[in-house]
Amino acid sequence: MKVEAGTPILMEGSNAPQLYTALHGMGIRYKTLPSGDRQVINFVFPGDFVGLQAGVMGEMSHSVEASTAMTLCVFDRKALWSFFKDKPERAFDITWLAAIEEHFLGETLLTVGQRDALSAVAWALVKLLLRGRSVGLARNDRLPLPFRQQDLADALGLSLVHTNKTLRKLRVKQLASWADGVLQVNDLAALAALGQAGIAPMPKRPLI
Amino acid sequence: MKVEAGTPILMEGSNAPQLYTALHGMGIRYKTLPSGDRQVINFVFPGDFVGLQAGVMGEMSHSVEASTAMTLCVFDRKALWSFFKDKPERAFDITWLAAIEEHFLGETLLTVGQRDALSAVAWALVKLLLRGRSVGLARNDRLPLPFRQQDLADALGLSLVHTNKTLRKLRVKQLASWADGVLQVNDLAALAALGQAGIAPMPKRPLI
DNA sequence: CGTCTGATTGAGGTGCATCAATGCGCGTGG
DNA sequence: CCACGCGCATTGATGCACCTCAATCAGACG
Repeated sequence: MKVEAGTPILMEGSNAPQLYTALHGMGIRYKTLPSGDRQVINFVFPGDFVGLQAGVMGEMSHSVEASTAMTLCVFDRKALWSFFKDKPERAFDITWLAAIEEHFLGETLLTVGQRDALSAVAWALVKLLLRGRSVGLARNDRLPLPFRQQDLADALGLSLVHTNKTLRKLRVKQLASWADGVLQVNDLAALAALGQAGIAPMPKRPLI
Repeated sequence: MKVEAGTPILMEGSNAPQLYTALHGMGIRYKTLPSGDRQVINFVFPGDFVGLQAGVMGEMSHSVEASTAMTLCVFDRKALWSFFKDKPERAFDITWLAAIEEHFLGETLLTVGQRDALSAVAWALVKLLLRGRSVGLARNDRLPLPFRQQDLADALGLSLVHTNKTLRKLRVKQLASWADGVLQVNDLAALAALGQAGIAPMPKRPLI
């Protein structure tokens, strides 16, 4: 399936009969409050599995939207159960993905709850670069990042204005710059130190 | 296995060969930053499965500590794989638990990132009560809650002082009070409205 | 009784939000 | 071809929600 930028792929609360694997393009997962505030949960990279919650719990707990044009591989929900019955290795992979996701969510929570704005943004850029590396999208610490500053702000619980000012600080410090949809990291070690982030390569994810 | 209050059960980064199901007592899951800041990920209730990450990924991404005396059912890590091979329903249950956990973490992230202090505390108390109800610990909206204000503060990314003042506001408003290890909710509907929280009963979790 | 942990409350400072305005690139229609 | 609108980035000014510091208090325990 192909969708263009801005297309909603899954909606919070919906009982989607389909699951997807992102093959090309990027997107965001997010939740919204009745008041309209939005929290970006994380960013969807190529290879990511999307919709596990609907597959297991019968209902999505967050929405997914394409930030660029995307091509997706579509699964039927019933396929999930057949994995558990007939392909225990595949089932294990899926659980492993869920555990990875939980791990990352915990780190994000730590960031939003405890780090100040400068640390948080630094941490996020480090993670995005590492994630990009792990799927081969980064060349020379240069990574296409087709999101808006508002998306990053909503991911970190910051205002758009403050996120912008914080990015400028990182640019002035020559640590990293993000403009025109491309992130350029100049000093990964210093950036990681500022964000108290590890720089170990991310584990390879199984492709479902 | 029995442990007393304050005992660390699993440590972040450790490669624990054992998994647990909490039978009695309560605890907290948390992560810490090199700087010493702590983020409480969530609270462990009776029936909760603990250590899935170590079982699947080989390493815990957060620590678990007993807040009261606890009795735990101990599993060997190898048992996990045998579930996937021989008991697909059990394996599915485990994945389902992981999905539930992910769902809840997402809600927490939404809270920490977007809600203000009053909403956040109200939301947390609602969730704790519902969780308590679902395991039969709540009588008349009265629930034993053997944690410190510091724990709640660290869960919501607030300071201890501000958490205390926020709890006082809820007490003054006659919505809920938490003292001497017991939470008393007086007006669940109003509390949930303040916290923009749903009050649907939580789904029953499979006991592993 | 001292000591220790946890709750409570007041005072003062700040990191971040909010408000507001400008600029810039791009598509669209006159 | 230019005027206009629109989405997004940028920047300055102002205010407040929350943090930090500091003191007091109550109960538990040796």
